[in-house]
Amino acid sequence: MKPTIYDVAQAAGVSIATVSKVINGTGRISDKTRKHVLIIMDQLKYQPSMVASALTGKSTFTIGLTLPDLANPFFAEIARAVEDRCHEFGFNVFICSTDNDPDKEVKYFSLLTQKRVDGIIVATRIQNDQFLKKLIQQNVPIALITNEMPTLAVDTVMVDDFLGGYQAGSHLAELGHRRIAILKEDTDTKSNRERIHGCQQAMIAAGIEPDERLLSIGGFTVQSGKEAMTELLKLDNPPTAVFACNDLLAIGAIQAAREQGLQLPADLSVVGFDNTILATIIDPPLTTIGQPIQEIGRQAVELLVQEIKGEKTLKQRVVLLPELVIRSSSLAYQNV
Amino acid sequence: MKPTIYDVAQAAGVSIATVSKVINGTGRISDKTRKHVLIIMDQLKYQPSMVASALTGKSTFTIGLTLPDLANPFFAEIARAVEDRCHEFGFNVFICSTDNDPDKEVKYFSLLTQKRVDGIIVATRIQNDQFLKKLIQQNVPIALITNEMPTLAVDTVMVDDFLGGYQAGSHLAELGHRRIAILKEDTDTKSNRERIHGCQQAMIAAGIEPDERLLSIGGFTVQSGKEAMTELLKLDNPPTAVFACNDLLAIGAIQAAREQGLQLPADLSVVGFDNTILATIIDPPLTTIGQPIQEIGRQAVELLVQEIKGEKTLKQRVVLLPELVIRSSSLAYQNV
DNA sequence: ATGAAAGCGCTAACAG
DNA sequence: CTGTTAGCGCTTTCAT
Repeated sequence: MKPTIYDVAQAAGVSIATVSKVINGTGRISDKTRKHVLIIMDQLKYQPSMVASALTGKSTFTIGLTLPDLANPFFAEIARAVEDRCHEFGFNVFICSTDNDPDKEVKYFSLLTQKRVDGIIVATRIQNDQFLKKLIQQNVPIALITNEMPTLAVDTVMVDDFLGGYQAGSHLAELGHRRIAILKEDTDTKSNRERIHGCQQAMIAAGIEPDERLLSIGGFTVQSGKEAMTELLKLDNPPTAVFACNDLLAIGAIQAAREQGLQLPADLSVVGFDNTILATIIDPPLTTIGQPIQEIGRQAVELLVQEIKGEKTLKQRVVLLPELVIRSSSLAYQNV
Repeated sequence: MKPTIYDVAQAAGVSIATVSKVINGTGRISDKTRKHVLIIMDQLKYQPSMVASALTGKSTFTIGLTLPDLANPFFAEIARAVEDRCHEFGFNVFICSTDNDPDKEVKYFSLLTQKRVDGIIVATRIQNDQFLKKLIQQNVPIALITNEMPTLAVDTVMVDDFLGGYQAGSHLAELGHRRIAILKEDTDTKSNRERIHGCQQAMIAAGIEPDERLLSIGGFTVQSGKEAMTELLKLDNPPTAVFACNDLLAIGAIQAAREQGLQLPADLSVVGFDNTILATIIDPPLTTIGQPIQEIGRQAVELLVQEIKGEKTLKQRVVLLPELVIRSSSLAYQNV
């Protein structure tokens, strides 16, 4: 059996209270006893049980992170950023891929609360705000990533999707493109809508009338982007540029264009969103709207931890600004 | 406050023992009381505290997963596979990216044991088998992924790296290549050595003498692969094909070749290892040695869970076989 | 079939 | 400065 605090106390000839105090650095302990106890702990290779101390009312130093799919590079990078910051704070993170399946999400939420996590970072698309609301009412610290609950006071870190879309749209418009297609995601989230809206506003500002037929639905897979783009290229008057709401879709678009024998970026300019590692790997390297992934993760953790520690009562919404990252997949329109 | 078992007991007019029994389906409870208690639990939205029950000696239904870097697609996919299988078993997983930093690894291990995880899946390169040995001696269930501790009896799931390397080597040899470079990782792991050795054996079997100068060191980044390949291409007699020990390196090699103005795959054939999503995205699509990532994750979890539940005393080593996935980055040697 | 009571390992008053 | 003691929420004999 693992040694307990009793074993240490006995071996050190002190009470368990004393041991507890040296473990936590609380109370007043003479230097001599402290050192002695420390030595005994070391000898016994004693490791305080965090489950016991959690039961006593202290926190579990554990948070949950829900996201759609860890295998999606964007979320993997988010998770990594969250994990790193958590580790610095001494927290561990439970990873929860929900595939945006409401059932799975509920199951995970309930598991997390049963395990008494100190807080939850939600990077999944919120479907049942019902459940989330309950959590918030129960004072479970929550931080939202890339998500917005307009009706609820909850810490949130997001990027300005509208601006991102706008940057993409202006970039393409400035390159002289007039027929700009948009590949959107299949979930109707605010984030997705804003990106589209931003892009369209940029187009309008440039005197381009958004064409409904150039608005196509993809999803979160390369394949879906490919299919959507293939359809778009079949139009009588196909687009010369496309803005995809995420990098995966953009990559699908590139692959579709290639398959149709188009030269990239000469025949089709592509702009993505996220700036994941994929954007640097695809050929041509993808022009994309960069989300400050590290920063998103860090800030979410910081908000959450502050709330867990009770250092902060005010909730806040942090809006990070995206950045246009120009690579080679976008080029001036060549009116041959 | 969250309701406790006492609240339920009181509201239901029974003892906490009874409630506990209906929660766990243990003991003998009349159908009537059971139903009644169930209803009360529901009304109170009672959720048993797993930290309390863990303290009582039951397991925590939590495992730890250590890996080098969650942002690396290969490990992200592994993590996803592990998580999925765990979820089916009702386990949660603590994610631990160590960057192969021994300090971080030790810190994570100790945190995990303090939190009394039921077991640990180790997908990091093992550096201090010291610490791991201690864990195993303390009967902490451990499963190794893609790792081998020749001196220890521990559950392990791995792929046959030698065979993978061999497949890569024969593939290139069969395509007529004679000058085959190898890009290895910078950590001297058995896995890495085996891949190289396999490739070289295949070359020898094809009558090719491995050339030391064509063996170059990369790492786990695209950049390192690029740099290594750039050097290789500067040789008087540069390679016509390259086998990279992971997809990241292979991608770096492709990028380097492109930058030097080479046509791919005509001027250089590239074979990677892992078959991550990146292999499908790079242009040309990467011929690579496919690891059955899903299966690796599943089996590791299964071994671990069996051991946790005490359903199994015998340890085992599962060797999964890799598979050559031919895409477009490899082509017959054209002796111009 | 149900309940009383003794822990699990630790923290936090409260005494001394 | 150190020890005693009462829980934290739950499981598990052992009685009844």
